[in-house]
Amino acid sequence: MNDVPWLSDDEQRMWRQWMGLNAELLATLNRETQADAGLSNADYQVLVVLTDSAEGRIRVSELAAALQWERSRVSHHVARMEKRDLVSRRGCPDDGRGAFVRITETGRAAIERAAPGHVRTVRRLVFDALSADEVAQLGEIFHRLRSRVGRSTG
Amino acid sequence: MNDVPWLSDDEQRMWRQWMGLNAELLATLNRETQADAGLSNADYQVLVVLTDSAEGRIRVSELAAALQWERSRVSHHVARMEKRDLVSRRGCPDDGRGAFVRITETGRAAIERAAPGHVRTVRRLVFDALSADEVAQLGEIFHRLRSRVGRSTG
DNA sequence: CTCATGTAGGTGACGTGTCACCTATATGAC
DNA sequence: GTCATATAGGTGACACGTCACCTACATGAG
Repeated sequence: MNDVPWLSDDEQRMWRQWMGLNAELLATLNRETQADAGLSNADYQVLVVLTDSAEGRIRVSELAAALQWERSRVSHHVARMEKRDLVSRRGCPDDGRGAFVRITETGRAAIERAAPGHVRTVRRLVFDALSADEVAQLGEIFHRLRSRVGRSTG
Repeated sequence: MNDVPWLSDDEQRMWRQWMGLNAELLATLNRETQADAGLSNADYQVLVVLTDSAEGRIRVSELAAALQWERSRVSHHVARMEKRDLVSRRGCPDDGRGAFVRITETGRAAIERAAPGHVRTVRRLVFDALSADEVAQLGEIFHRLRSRVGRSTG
């Protein structure tokens, strides 16, 4: 447990910039979709998966897998979204334990209202400041790091 | 609001890898300090700032500035940490409105228990997989992006 | 001194995320 | 069929973060 090589100044600076950027980026995007359509980041992600799914519906487990969320998180969040009429839940005829989540008209309207601003902001804050080479390189690096994190835990 | 240029496939892949990596990295680090010393990421960050401060104490506003947190967040979090005896609060003699947050012996013990594992994990998951060039480049990119985000909101 | 205004910090309500745990159904061995 | 076990999903408690709002003290103008 002892004698851990500490981070160098460069590493520490980079790490702090990274974590700070994450927090600011997420907060900015959250405020944006919240203001545009009353959607949180989590709401937005759920609705994106649903609009990409056949017939706007998906099994809870598949939703969890698509978002890389715990199932209990999906349960809680879908319950909250259901109260706001953004999605609806229905049992699955093929599997008595299963459940489908379906996007409602309200949900569809909300994401259509939120998406343009969201995309524009991501473009403005991130991609407008990066060259194509940098985008490719970052994609490769994030993929590389992600496989390490995944291997280490779950 | 219409005619927003959508993200290319490369951009979208990179963006998803990025956001996914962030979430997994934070969750992993959180579980680690939680298991090692019963500390959340937020606890850890607060204690790092406190140990770096003269006499292990700092004004609430300075703590907020150092962490880039809202002051109300600091208030809430310090209150929770105070209950667990990780920090203590004292009034500021020079400014009747002010308050100091001080690290306790318990808090110092906790971060000393958490730090080695935390640093080792950051090194293993991130820096061991990056060349020095990549670290420098990422530092520059994150800095560049962060200044855009900061300019756009606050 | 007195009053207007700004600043430090705290509070309550509420949405979010995790953990531990629960119920109900499915499924394969026998 | 019956039982053990696995799986789908949900629930409650609690920590975290944000927003709107509040109180108390500081400070400069007059």
